[in-house]
Amino acid sequence: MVTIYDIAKKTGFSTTTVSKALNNYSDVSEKTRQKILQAVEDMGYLPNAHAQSLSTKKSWTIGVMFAEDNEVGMKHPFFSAIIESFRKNAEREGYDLIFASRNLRNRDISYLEHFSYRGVDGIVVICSDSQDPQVQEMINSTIPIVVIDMNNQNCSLVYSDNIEGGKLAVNYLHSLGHTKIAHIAGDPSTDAGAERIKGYNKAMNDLKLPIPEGYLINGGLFSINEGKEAMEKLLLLDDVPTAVFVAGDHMAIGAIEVIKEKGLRVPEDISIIGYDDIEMAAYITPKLTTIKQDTDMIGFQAAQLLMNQILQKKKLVVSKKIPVELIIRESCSKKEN
Amino acid sequence: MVTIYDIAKKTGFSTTTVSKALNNYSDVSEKTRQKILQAVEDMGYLPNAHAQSLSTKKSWTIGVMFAEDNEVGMKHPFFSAIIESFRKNAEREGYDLIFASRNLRNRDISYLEHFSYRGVDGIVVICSDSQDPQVQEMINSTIPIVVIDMNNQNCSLVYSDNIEGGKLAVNYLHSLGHTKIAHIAGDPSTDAGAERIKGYNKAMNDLKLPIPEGYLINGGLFSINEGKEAMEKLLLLDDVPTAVFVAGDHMAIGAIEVIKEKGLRVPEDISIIGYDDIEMAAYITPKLTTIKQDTDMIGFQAAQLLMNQILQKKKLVVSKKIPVELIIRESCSKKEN
DNA sequence: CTCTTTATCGAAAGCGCTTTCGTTAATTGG
DNA sequence: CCAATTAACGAAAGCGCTTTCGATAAAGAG
Repeated sequence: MVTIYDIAKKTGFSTTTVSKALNNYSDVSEKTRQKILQAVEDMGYLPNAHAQSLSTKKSWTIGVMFAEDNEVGMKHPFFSAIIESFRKNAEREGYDLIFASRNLRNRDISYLEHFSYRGVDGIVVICSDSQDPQVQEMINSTIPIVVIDMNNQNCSLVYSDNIEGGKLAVNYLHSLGHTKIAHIAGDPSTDAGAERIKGYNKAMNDLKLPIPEGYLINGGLFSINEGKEAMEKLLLLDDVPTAVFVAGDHMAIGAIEVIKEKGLRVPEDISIIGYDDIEMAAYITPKLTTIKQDTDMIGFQAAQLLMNQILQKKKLVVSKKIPVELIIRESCSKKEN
Repeated sequence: MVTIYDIAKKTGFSTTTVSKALNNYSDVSEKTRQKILQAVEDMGYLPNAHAQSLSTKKSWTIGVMFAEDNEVGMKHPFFSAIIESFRKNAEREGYDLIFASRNLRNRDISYLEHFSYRGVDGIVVICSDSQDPQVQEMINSTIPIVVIDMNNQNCSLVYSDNIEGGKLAVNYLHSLGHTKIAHIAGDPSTDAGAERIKGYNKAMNDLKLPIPEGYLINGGLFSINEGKEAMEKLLLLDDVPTAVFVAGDHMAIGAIEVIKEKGLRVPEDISIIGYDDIEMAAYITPKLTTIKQDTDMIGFQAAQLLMNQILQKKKLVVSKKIPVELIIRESCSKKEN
């Protein structure tokens, strides 16, 4: 490994001057700077990130924490899309992402501890559970942080306009003539789930539509299987809804599966609208009508918010609410009477 | 930030002894070790990864490089599934993953340079293009490396048994009575594509089935759109195949789309078998019959191979061929009459 | 009781880099 | 021509930790 000491020796200058030349200090003449840069080139010198970070207290890394409750990790299409967007934007600013765990040399430590150990400049968390103590600990620390997919935390936040999304879904269904509209909700322990419920309730109210017993059903944590279970219950109702707004595409897919299994048709018998617009949505049958979350924008804004805090060297509490969009495909149709 | 110096002062020992106590050296008495650990607990001491790495030349990090040609990055379901599995296994051994880019403080550097700068202990690359110069550079470096999804490189490799997969697909189709079997291939510049073609050819040969002009068509880099384009060409043939083996699920989905658009049915008119078994495969209509790649095992073996090299402090050239599995769903049917 | 082991600890150097502060030489101003 | 700037550079300390090697004291051997 070639160090600044090596290139100092080669050029005849001190390590101080070499370091300064490399960091664009003004008190090094252009001539010597060129000489040094030439030597750097010739000898294939590369700085050592660890030494640099140790000295400057800045690591140019961002720690990322994923929801850990479910087993999917970065396999989740919605989360991975956001992270991919975040990564691109962070990279452009010169930051690398580091995925840490709770395992430090076989000792169990918290995420915050691990990130402190790594000396990250900031943290991004994508986590649905708004009560997660690990997340709270990080929010209360001094490390800049941005959390995605939560509302109402004492830190910088980026989230979709879930209330509006819920309204959008219900209003669209209503515009097709539906009045018996059910909602397979995301668990209210997740802010996303809770807000979509609010949107659903608000829209139903504004439309003066009744929400019969059983029409608002907790689908849990957004998995296909939970969507199935919820839909089965809905199908058992005396007055089966003609349309259902499902709080996540995966659950919607599950719902559609059971509807088909029961010999019913989507959308002819029951209209289904999902939420997220994951890749799969456009390719299942029928193609899923859904509320699209702008993952590119979410990742971008999250990166912005975090960079800002790092730059200003202090935690900022800023919220960005990202608009959602109704994507009309084939899983909803006019109510036949 | 509390350092070993702080806890040395508090306990009355030297930093040397503190460090030794923390690293389980034998020449520190049990009594003082306990005192020190107590102080560590009380003061909330955490080691500093940068200082540690600088001193020990070991960073407990693994660099990951993703195929960069396509825009999907970690959104790709197959790649992200592998990385997720790799991550879990690496974490268990105490390693963190770091995603680096080619941007170092706005200077364009190679992946190898970036990983050197970061001082990673090893590199994992998931990249289809077997000729990528960036990858070659890393393979030729001294850093332990494992590359996934390539054959025939001078380094440790983990890949699916693609030849066998190709045979499996063809033989299954043949067992259903099909003889006019086409192949929408992955680009031969990718080892995966090339090997699946080999498997297809071999199986067709063994079965003494002809491969008419146009039956072997290059689908490109595995995207849905490329699958569509390829299928359209197949449909233009004088003698349209009754079954097609598609080298990737995404392409297969595209193929199915165009078949439907043309008013034909899957599998009644044309049977389709895919490759990968991405999540979506089980939920499209018809549910996609496919060759499943064992992403969990691939990630696991890759981690093992890399850990071994790191442990032994030298590059090893070991290949792991991971078995694939035929997943029968609904997109293939018996050849009528 | 003297000599060798063994157990326990610390001084100091070093990892590669940054940054403060001082020094020297060259330049400017009057 | 002399004093005051300014330009260009380097010594040295420090970031937090590890590791070698030596020192001391206690224990064991004969």
